[in-house]
Amino acid sequence: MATTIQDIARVAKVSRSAVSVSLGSHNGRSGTRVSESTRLRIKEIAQNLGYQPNVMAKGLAGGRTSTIGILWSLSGPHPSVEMAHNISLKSHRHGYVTQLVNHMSDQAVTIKSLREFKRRGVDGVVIQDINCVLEKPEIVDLLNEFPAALVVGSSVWKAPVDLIHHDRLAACKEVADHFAAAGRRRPVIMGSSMANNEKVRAFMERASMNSMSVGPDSLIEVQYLSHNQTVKACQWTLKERYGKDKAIDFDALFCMSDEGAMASIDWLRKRGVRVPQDVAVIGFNDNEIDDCMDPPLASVERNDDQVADVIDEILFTRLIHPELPPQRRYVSMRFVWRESAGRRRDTG
Amino acid sequence: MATTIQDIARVAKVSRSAVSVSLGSHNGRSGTRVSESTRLRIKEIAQNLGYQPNVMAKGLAGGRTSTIGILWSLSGPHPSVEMAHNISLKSHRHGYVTQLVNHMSDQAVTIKSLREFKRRGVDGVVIQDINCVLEKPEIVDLLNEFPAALVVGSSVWKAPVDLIHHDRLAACKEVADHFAAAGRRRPVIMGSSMANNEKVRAFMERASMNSMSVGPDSLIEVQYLSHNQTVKACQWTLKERYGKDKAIDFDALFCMSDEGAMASIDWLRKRGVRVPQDVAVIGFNDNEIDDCMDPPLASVERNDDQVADVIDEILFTRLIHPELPPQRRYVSMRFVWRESAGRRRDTG
DNA sequence: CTGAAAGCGCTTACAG
DNA sequence: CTGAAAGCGCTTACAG
Repeated sequence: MATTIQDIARVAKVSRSAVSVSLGSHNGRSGTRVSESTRLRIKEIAQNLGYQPNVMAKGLAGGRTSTIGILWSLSGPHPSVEMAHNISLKSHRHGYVTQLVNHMSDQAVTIKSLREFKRRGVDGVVIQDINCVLEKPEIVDLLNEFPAALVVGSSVWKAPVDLIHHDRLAACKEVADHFAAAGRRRPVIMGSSMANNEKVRAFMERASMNSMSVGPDSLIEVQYLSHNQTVKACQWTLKERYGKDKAIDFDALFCMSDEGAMASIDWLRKRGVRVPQDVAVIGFNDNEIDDCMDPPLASVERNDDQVADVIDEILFTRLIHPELPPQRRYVSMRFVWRESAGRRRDTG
Repeated sequence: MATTIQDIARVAKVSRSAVSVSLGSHNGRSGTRVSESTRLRIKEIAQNLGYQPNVMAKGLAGGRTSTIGILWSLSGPHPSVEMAHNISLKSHRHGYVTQLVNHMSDQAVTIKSLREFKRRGVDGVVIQDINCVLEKPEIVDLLNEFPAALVVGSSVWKAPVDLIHHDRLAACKEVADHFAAAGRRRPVIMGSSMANNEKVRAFMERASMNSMSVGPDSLIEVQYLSHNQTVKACQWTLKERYGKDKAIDFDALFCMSDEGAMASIDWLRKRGVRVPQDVAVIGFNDNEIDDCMDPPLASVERNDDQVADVIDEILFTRLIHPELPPQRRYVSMRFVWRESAGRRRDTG
């Protein structure tokens, strides 16, 4: 069927190993060398025959497979899926193929998946981690078995691994600071505390530092039903909490997604509550349509593109340079002001 | 390192082939058989040793790799990425891993990718096709080399392949019908005609049949800059066309994405044009936040979940039953009325 | 009913 | 500087 190394060897009248060495990227590593002239000749023949190596054979024999495994938590609104897709895209440019697995931030799933990646000859893995839940010795050891492994974490790992610290807490503090500057007194934060534990705490602490009134009631817990149900879940939650004409007891609302923010604004409007006059609202993820809302929706920009660029850089550098020391980078999310957040008092 | 078939053979005191046959799914196909009792014993030993087959070795030796290749056109707003992700999810439930490649509806890329899937031992491929651009003999032949191959097309292929006809034209006609019933006279359709050629034509034809006024000017062509730039591109296009106080010469607007529709509504509002009184607007993809808009945004529901279910069914049935005749299914998108589309005259 | 052998297409020690 | 050989972990004809 397809051209093999054998075919090329036959045509070039050399041994299969000569072909392997000439075409491989391991130039000059093995004891086997080939003269420059025959190597060129072999390369040309391979080209003419349309040779493409069999990936499974390569992997089985200990070579690389040009495969990247992505271990991500794919839940909630789109950004995580888009992020994974973004990594895929960049990998393709390097001639790599990706395999995406949803690890659900679960240790057992992660371990199982890493083992599977191993059996599939994956060269490099990119793994998302929220709040260091995956920093376990067993996982660290598994990661180190791959030619390249990169953690994209919401916090920093102690273990010596390549890591991008994708900080979301700084932005949460910015949001709290803004609410304070806008003269708000009783902020609430809305979302699933399971997934946003750290964000909730950072926001509350900062709000408290700013002398705003916060307590256990400042969290509006949303139980997500499933994907694409954010709007329903948020509106249902608000109705449960403020249904029987209970007064709206907050003047600032920080939602863990733009969809949730839009759903809340819609619900508030129908209750006759004005945004931002009565309640300032800020979402999360900085969806491109935030600007089209009335009022425009303030949000938190994730800087996912920047993270993807850094992933690209670290991962494919590591694949070539195993000797480099562990890499560390920092990318922060940032608060984006728009009208729904209300104006700062000091700027009028 | 990991347990191999060899290890199991040693413990069970049988040959490697006995182990292979006992654990493989090809039960009873090869000439090699094993007595029920030893097969059970072998299975138990494998279990205890935590045996997991090496996927590359399996593939290289002619076995299955539990891998699905997805060939999709990943452009524009999210739905295609989500669809691909959805297929991934379902595949995982069957113990399959997926590889996603963006074929950009391009023949050369498709051929190259299918060959690569072959070299990687992919078992099944799911491929998206818009308007039969990929129905070429070479591609059909390549598809047939896989144990399973499924086309998800906007139209029907003549070639005998498993196919899901995901119809978008019926919905476009529903939209045209609705505009007519709502008393609109001068509809326009907005988006990239490259990607939406068929939709534009179906809409125009139907509009014309309904005695609305349409012509070449009824298409507002949008050049997309890149991902997540739909809002900018749409608003820029509108400004170019209606910038110098040129009157809005349409009373109904059908956008190829909800984001585009929201951007347009925003732009129209700022021009003092009322939706739906002056202009009725309908989007595409039925985003969950459409309901939160003011007015709520009418749209076209893709029924992607249903498509994913059918993919799941056809693909994994085919993997088990190569003898079945080619499968055909039909899934249609559908128009979803909301206030932005304006009310029908006959219903008040 | 079972086992020894060949082979899938590569890579990489190891001899010449 | 080059080639013949072993081996990666499986599957599947083929003998017994």
